[in-house]
Amino acid sequence: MTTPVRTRFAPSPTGLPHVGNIRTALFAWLFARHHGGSFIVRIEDTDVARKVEGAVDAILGSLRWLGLDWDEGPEVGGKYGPYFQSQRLDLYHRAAERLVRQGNAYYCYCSPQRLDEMRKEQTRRKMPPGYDRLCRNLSEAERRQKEAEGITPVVRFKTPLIGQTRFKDFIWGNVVFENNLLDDLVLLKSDGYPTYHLANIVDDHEMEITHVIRAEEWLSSTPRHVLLYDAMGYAPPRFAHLPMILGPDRSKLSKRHGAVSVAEYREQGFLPEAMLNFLALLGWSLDDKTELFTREELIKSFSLERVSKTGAIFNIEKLKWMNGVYIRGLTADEFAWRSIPFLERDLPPDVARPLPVEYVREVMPLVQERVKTLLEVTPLTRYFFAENLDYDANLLISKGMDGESTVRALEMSQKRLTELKTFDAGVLEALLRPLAEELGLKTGQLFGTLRTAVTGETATPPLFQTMAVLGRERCLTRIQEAIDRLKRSS
RNA sequence: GGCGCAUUCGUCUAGAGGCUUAGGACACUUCCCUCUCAAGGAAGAGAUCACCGGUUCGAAUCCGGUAUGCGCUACCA
Repeated sequence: MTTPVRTRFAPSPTGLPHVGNIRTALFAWLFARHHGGSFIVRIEDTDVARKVEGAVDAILGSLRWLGLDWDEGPEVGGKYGPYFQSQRLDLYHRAAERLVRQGNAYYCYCSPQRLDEMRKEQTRRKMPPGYDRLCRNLSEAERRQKEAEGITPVVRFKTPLIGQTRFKDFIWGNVVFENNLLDDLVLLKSDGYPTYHLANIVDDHEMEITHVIRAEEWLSSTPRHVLLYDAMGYAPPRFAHLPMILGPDRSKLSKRHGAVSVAEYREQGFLPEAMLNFLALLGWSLDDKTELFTREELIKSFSLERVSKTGAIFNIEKLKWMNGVYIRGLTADEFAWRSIPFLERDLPPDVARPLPVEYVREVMPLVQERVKTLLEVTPLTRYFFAENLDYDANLLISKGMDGESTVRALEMSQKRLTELKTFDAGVLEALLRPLAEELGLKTGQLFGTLRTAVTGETATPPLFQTMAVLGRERCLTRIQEAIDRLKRSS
């Protein structure tokens, strides 16, 4: 009987969730779901100074947007709660006290200033920086003396001076560290909050986390955690350190690389399913060809064994391509539905809101295969909504034509269009193709002129469909405007 | 400075000693389709598998060294 898998995502609420954090969450979630286990969200709010208002909501919102549901954590509770570390302070205090009692930890009265100077001196002398263990062997009398001075101590771990600490990582294999390279880390800060190290091992044990899946930057501190588990008499969980996500310059992805929070990608019109798929491929792959996965396929095929060790650069171009693939895969209704918020937000203010839904549904199929993000929908469909077009009259004149012949073509088109009984794409094509020949023009010449007249753009969806959706009245008005524009400019 | 880890087309990656004249995808180029733009189809260019040695009949794959890069080295996570 194997114990059920329990993984956790333990973000600290210090800002908007970064794609790297969310990728970590995704892998932990995938692993749990793949094994039919539980996925837990735990908020590591032990740094009062860096805490950012609203960050928890932003994190939860991003998880929800991607469909990363959690079995235990904020808002849903669970039997291992509370899931905010700031509400579990007693637990950490008890653990710290116990370690002190057992002789595995001690009170340290060194001031931040002393520590700072010590480190500066160490780096100046090219020595490895680390706590010099001044307080490690304080006598009872010395301790009382410091207490009497009113110094609030921190609790430090008494790291073994000799020996090695080893652990097995799912991704990195056997990892060995020399204990004498580790200094005596702080467990409990003087403000009463635990450090990450303490809180993390206490909670992972209390919450019965079986697999700690986190970013590579934690690899170096894992031996400390293993030592802490030992001192507490806990069996350590299994570890998996994920490769990092890099910026184009190969350094850890950060704000200076541009958009990094998933909320920004959402704003920019990326679909959650595309984001999920793309993120999954950053550091993981199934084989040498499959790269489009549904959420279910991801759950089914995910495994830690196939996670790579090397950091991956976040390639936005590929994300865009993938987003385009997902957009094209949407039903027309879904696409329209998802585009509406962007149209409502970005269309010029003089366009009446709310937008007529039926009309939007006619317009959207025309651009569905032409956009890579929902953000691109508005600029490509502006002329379907805005009354006035703004373009250079010269754009009306096709190659091999002049102002005069263009006006003639426009006037002829106008006349024929007026006579039309119905106004759909088929009828328009049947009318316009022969008309080009009649005017002695290539279809491209006539269609180009009409396209500009009717949309103000030189690149649009197919002309006949575009005109059909625009409707006869609007087309005729715009053709008239084009003629006026040409006459004015000549 | 110390410790750790990594290094396959510009990018994401496949590859776990012979199947590899190193495969796929994005981006790029050309062509086809075509009323423009896309989408789609086809083709192409692009990697002496960081470098140097070694093991082996045979190495991108194993070993050692070098270089480069990254991470950690806080009363931050």
